[in-house]
Amino acid sequence: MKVSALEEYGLRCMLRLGRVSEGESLTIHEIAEQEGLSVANVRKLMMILREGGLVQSVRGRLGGYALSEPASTITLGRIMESLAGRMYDPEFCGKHSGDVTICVNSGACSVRSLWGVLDGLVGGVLHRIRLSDLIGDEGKVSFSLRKHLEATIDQLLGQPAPRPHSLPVING
Amino acid sequence: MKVSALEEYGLRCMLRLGRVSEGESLTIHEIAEQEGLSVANVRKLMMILREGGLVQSVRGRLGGYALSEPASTITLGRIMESLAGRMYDPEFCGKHSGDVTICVNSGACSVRSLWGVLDGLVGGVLHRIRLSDLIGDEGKVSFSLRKHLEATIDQLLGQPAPRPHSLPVING
DNA sequence: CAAATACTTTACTTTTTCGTATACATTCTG
DNA sequence: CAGAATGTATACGAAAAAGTAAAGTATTTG
Repeated sequence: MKVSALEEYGLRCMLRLGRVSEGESLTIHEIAEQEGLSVANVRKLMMILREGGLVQSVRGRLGGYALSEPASTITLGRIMESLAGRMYDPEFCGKHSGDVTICVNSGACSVRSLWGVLDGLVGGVLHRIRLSDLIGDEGKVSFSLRKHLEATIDQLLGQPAPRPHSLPVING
Repeated sequence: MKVSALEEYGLRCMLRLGRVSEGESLTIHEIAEQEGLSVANVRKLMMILREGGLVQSVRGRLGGYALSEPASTITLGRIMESLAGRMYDPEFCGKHSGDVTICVNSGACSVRSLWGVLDGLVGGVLHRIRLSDLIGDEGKVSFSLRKHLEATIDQLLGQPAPRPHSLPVING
């Protein structure tokens, strides 16, 4: 449950592209220099982002990369899933249960339900943060994150699930 | 940001130990068989958990492993940190910024503040879930998780608004 | 058309993580 | 004490992730 290099650098590349004016683009070399990464590494990152439909490329003399949509419609959830997939692969149990075919915890797999909750929590936050929310100074970003966090929590707790008491105070 | 094998299996071993009566213990072979893991692998997992102070061992003929505390006082946060460390290592910027010494985003590192929020969110949840909360059938577990989720969110949103200069100037 | 520039694709090397094997130390049983 | 069962510690090999390198394709410019 660590942030991988792909996620860290891939997101930063997206931010670089989000900071240029609409219609503008950046070359691999420009991104690499700005982020202090190797050209070869940025090349690989951009390929992954392109396969995820997040960026568009133009070849040739005046080529480069640009976001495939405005930064205000791209969520961090989409970016992170392109770069690293979901936090918890539902097939994990089947694949990693050792030499038994079915999950040894199949009856009551508390662990799986835990991962599910965490995945939903993180995913809920990430899918509500737009790339444009991360472009700006750090103070404003935190404020924006806070707003989205509230929205996420609102939805998670607002579901008609077994709840012992009423909603918590949101604007504490 | 994926769940690692160490986390998955280590947590399951802890659950096995949490299910036996107080004063009882399990051998490496017993845990391995119950979880469908190799004996060698469980051996390693238990060593890590032991270094983290989460389990106690007894050597010799009637030896085995047991929780070092009641399952009701051990939080998942402690378990996960022992097994894999924090989600986002604060030194990440310094170590992985490529060939530049200081973080290229030092001025306004939105990315770091994002990881900080996610880390706090996940950590907040994990530190409020006790090992005993995961012992039982899946329905009850979800209910328990939900309660802790509410508590976490309550605290996160109850904090005063983020200060604009709350994060140290990095590297730095 | 030819050269320069930039993206595309594939393969390779390095590093880290994961899993296993082996030799050793400790403790109980008889 | 001898032997068997158990944890301890270290080292080794396989697998995955991360990063690099090189040859190929497309487009613009002169």
